Amino acid sequence: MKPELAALISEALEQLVSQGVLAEVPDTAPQIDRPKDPSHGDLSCNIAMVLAKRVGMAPSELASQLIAALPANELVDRCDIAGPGFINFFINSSRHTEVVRTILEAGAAYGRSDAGGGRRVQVEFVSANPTGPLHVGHGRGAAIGDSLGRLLEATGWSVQREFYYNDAGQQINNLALSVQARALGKNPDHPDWPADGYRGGYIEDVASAYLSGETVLAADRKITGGGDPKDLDAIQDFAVACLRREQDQDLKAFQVVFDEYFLESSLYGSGAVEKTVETLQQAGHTYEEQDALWLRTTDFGDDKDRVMRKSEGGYTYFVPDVAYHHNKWQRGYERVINEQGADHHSTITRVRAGLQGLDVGIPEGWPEYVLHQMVTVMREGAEVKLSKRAGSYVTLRDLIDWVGCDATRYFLVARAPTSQLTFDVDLALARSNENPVYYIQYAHARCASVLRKARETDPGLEVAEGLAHLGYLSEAETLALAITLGRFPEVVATAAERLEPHDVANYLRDLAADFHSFYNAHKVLEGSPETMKARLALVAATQEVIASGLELLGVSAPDAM
RNA sequence: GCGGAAUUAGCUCAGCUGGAUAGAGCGUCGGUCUACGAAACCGAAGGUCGCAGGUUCGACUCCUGCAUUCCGCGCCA
Repeated sequence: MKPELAALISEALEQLVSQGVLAEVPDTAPQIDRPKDPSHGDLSCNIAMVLAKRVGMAPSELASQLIAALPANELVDRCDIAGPGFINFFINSSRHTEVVRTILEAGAAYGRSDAGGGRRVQVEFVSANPTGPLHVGHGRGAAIGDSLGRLLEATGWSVQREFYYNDAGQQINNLALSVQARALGKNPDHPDWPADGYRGGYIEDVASAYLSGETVLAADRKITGGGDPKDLDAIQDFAVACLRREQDQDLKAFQVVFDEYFLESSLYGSGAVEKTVETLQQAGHTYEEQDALWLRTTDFGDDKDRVMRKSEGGYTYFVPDVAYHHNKWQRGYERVINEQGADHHSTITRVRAGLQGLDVGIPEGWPEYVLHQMVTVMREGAEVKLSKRAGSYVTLRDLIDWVGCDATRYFLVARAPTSQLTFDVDLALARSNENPVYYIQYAHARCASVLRKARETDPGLEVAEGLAHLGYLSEAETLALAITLGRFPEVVATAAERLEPHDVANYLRDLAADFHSFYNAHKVLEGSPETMKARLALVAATQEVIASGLELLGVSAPDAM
């Protein structure tokens, strides 16, 4: 509807040029907005105010000339000039209800587009170290990242979901040492407990599983506990497998599926890390100082240079990070989106700097990042800080156990990633208006219920019959619902462009509210057969859109609750 | 100290990349079921959009300071 109106306005502008009112057609495309206040029409345009000064006319004068020059059309019922010079357009109400036809014909495809043109995009998210269970922050990353993937798929991108497994380096070493200490019967308060050891209760579970020779199946391999507390390598392999299995189970319970788990260790095995260092050296961006090898990241916007190879010989974490992202580039991902916790934001500059330093034609802003802020968990009015199992943090599993997958996903994705999130467990459990998950799902269940009821009395019912009677949809609540249904494609497109899945959550809240209002104001299964059929079609369309929207968030759309 | 994010109703948050009288839910107050599902609806009260400047026809939105909160700031990952 917007492009259609914009085209009409452009024509009017050309008309004014040919009449000599305007000297030339402005280079800026007319901007069309949806006013908040219904009395301001369905769509409005600010072009008269934007051009007024340049043209030397009063905005209202220009606006009325524009309206006069508007070509004949069936879209606009009437238009007003209001406020400082807005042109408000009232759209023919039949255009609003036509969306029902569009939706029922398109089905699940309604709202989707091919804006991405099938281009490939990789979304990397979660990427937790296999040193403990996933915590709520990982949960937020999982909810946002997966939803981003769904949004990009819905807008025509070919999406690959990737999890980077940090299975090399110091943290894994600490994990092995911690498990070993437990296997030797020490607890975290023991004087010989490793300095940076992991203290959570899960370490003890891993240790006893190792000692008893348990076999775990993680990803593509099977590994059995060796039982020897002195064999650190065996302990490490076993511990990583255990924690990876646990994370896999959590992700499965969270309905998140990855296409690829990329192992950091493979970058060492393939020589990619060495190669990265060589490339950076050859490109002349490195220097040696105090026995260490440095990368001049300040050449690429960093505030200080970074060490690549430590004086004692090992590489810092950021070298494999650069190697990893180079690998992504080599795999042909011209677009990569990394979803991470905001506490890692300082790595962005470093990774991009390293990639620039490789001098292989990677664009400056590559890869893109979506950072989410911290999550705190509230329960019974108090902040929850400890998980029985993990010790120092609340796990994703805790949330799923407390409130279920749907509510957890919804709450973690419904807020802008940039804002800190307070996860209120009691709210997520509430079965009322105050809980948006149930509010939206309830709207869906109501749609299903009405349609069920209609089919009970008329088993041969075809909702499409209502399409012949859309003219019967005329009341304020009914039109408001239809208008909101019509916004869905824009919402999906914008949310995908801006990488903000919470737009979809907000939209669904609005849509559910409009549906509940309609439902309370007008009986669907009463009145003339034409009205009833038309309303049933509207209900079916609403059900379709709610289901599609929830799907984008990874939340289920139940027919009954 | 440096960098990032945030600051909007009593609470939790939106605010469509600069538009008109800043919106929801909860909470408070008052209404609506012999029921197409009340897990719902309708109405009322509630705001100097952290503070001060600037940019312009117009600023919650952009710019500059300041304040406060959170997160980073290692030859850890």
